[in-house]
Amino acid sequence: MKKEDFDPKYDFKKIEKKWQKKWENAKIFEVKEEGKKKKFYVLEMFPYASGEGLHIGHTLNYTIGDIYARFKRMQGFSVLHPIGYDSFGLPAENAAIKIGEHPKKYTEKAILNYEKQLKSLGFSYDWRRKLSTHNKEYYKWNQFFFLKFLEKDLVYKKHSSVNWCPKCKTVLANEQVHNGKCEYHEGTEVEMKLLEQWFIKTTAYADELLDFVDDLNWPSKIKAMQKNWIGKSHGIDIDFEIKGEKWPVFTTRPDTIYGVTFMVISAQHSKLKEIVTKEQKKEVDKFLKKLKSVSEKELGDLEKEGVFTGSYSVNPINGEKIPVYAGNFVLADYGSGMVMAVPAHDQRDFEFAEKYNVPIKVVIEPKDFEIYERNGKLPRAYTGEGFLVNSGEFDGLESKKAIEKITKYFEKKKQGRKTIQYKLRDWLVSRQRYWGAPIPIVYCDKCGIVPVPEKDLPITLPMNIKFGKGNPLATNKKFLETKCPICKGKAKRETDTMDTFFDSSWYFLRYFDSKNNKKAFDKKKVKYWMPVDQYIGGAEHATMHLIYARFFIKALRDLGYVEFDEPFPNLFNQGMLHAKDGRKMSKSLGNVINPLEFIEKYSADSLRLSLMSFASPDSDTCWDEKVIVGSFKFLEKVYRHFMNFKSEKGDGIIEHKLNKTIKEVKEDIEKFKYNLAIIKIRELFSYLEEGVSKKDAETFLIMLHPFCPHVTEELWQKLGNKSFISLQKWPIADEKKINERFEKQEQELRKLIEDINKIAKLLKKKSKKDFVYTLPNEKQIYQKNSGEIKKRTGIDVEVYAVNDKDKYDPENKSKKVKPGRPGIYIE
RNA sequence: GCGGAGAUGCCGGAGUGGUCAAACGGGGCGCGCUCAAGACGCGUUAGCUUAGUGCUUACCUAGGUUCGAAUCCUAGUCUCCGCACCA
Repeated sequence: MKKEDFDPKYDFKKIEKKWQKKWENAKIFEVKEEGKKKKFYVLEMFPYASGEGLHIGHTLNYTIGDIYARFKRMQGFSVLHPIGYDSFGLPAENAAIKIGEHPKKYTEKAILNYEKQLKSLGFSYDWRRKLSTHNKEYYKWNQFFFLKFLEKDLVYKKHSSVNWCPKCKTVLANEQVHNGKCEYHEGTEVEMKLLEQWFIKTTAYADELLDFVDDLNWPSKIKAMQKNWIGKSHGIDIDFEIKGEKWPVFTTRPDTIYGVTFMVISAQHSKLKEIVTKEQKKEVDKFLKKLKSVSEKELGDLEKEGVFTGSYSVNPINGEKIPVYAGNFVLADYGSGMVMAVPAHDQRDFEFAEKYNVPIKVVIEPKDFEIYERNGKLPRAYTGEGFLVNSGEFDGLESKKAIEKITKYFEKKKQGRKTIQYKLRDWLVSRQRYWGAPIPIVYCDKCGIVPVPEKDLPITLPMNIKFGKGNPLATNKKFLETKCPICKGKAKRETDTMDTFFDSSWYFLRYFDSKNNKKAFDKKKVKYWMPVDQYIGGAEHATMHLIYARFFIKALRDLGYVEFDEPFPNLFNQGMLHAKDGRKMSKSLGNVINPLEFIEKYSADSLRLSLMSFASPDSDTCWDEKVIVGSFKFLEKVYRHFMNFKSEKGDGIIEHKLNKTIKEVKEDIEKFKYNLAIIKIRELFSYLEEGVSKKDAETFLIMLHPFCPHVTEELWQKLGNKSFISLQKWPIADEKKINERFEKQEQELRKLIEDINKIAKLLKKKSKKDFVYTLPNEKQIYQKNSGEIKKRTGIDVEVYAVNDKDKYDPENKSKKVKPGRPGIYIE
């Protein structure tokens, strides 16, 4: 056997490559289902395969996960820690349009790049299980599940509006719309267009999705966001009559019904045309044409605009005739897409009424203050509670009470129904794009909408396509033209592809079986590994991905594919790492940090350690190169120490410190307080430097290992170990050896040194020697530490007990002695 | 607009009723090592005061609860984040 050469210099490049290779060759991170060990599934949200490569946010995310995975593995769990790529999506398509590169090529290049980068960080993945969602072996199962959902009545088609660029002749994502203009054609206003699109009935599970939130061990802010997203509210549907037809309108404030002075129907409402009168058609069309994209983000600063439809409605409570407007601030998908507007008591309605000179009628007045200005005008809507006025028989009622009474009134007259409304909308999965999983549907003139039979899956994306004129699938004859599975006649394929959130809603199940071409996954394996024991990712997924995935699992459960309710019972959110200037890192600001650069310069271990040292992993922080320099210096110091390591016998303080650290580090890691764990490990090291046994030194390395896996493997081997430190047992604290007395002594010593330094400074002359007078039972401790005292004060020291007869004490300072606080005399 | 999070010393950040002038890291300053610099080691880093003491002012602002508040409550200011076709 060849003896290993150990470089006295910390040559991290060599070390890191060496261990990455050894881990790979020994397959130590590959796991399978087995009975002996308890399983533990650590999962980080998989990356979107962008051409930009791994950024620092990914690095942070995956480092947090890897530390946890390594920690759990050392605790004796069978840890599944997989990685894959979310590889369908818009950016690949943009690249195709901008630089003419095929999305597949672009994506696969990106994946190769990611893989190299991930490996250079030393993550302990089971690489055999990797997956990419753009592979047909993967998206075949997307199509399969889509069909299953269709069978279960969880899929339907409906008209919905999209952003349309008349120059591109294509649908634009919200992101591609800038100030209402197309990102490719600056002078072109984006229009709204109604298209028939595929929806998934996520609302069928609204209640369950909401109820289960409480049981999840998730950050409370994410739970709050989910609850708000689902947005259950109690209210009433009130029937308003327009053109002889009943229009139910949802409101949570029936108490303001007498204050309704107009109605607003969403400009995107599919039945808007039915309301518009001949006289107003031109006006309405003009308005619709200039309507901009309506993402809810912009809804806030959107100028509220509308146009009279020509129709009137009747207020069912008092028979008043009220005008109906079409407006840009009403959501078509929420409630019935129409609102009763009460300008006196809703700010949006108020702004609209002021702008279009619609009357404002106050029907709620608070008891203890005046809502009007001196001139009798209402400065803004009053949205609080109060007492009803101008409300007929309900006058004087308190608003809460009035809600009850008026609801009852309508129910009795059969003009209204108590309802529960969710903000959660059904999931629009249609995308008019190429780079996604084709929706497995065929349109036949005779048979109508026909699902593709399972045996014909996957419907593969054609590779030979042209970009530039709308969705390339729609212009690709080979793809488009097909036979009807039923009548075998001519038919056309659906050209919409699936939202990439469909891909990411079940990828965590595919890892168990990523090569299985008979099934999406093996039910037994799912049963073994699921649920994910620890999910880790950014808060940007608080709602969408995490709602869709939760929905997906519930739907799969009811289809009999899985047997659990929630995929991610435990979730951790990492914070955002901002650039040094405190702003978000972005290419356009030029403040992006490339992790590879720092791996090159300071090592992957230093980068990992520094990322965890900035702050608690869940808080937002700013990047600063100084931190990684500090981490690097620490590792250098550790490396040097172990290169010259000699085993020595440790004392009680070391035992105490070691066991206390073991105990606290475990707790800190479990709570993801990695920053605190690192502080304690670093502190422990300063004790080790004074000499410890080999075993204690090894324990230190084991605790440092999850953070800095490469250098700890190297030093572990240097100490003469043949096995991997990656597979060592996590130490267990011996609580009996933890003795807080040592901690107190430590503090007292520090205080003494501080005092000596303080006095020495006050003396304003060079001190020659100091004399320390202690209680008799403390003398030994201070005597033992006299070397330390000298080192840290720079002055020779002599320790006496107060009762020593021959002590030198010219100023009688020994009378100042207190327990834990010796007297001091300096000359 | 709706919803969420946060504000701590020169900086980054721990701390969430007393043990707090507040961990740890960075920076500054001083000292040691050295021919010298870097590296390294040690000390120090709110103010006044004092041979190691005592006092004052301090954890966004203003009130409040309490014997006691960085920590709990109320109001306000500011910052950041999410909002459904980016993923």
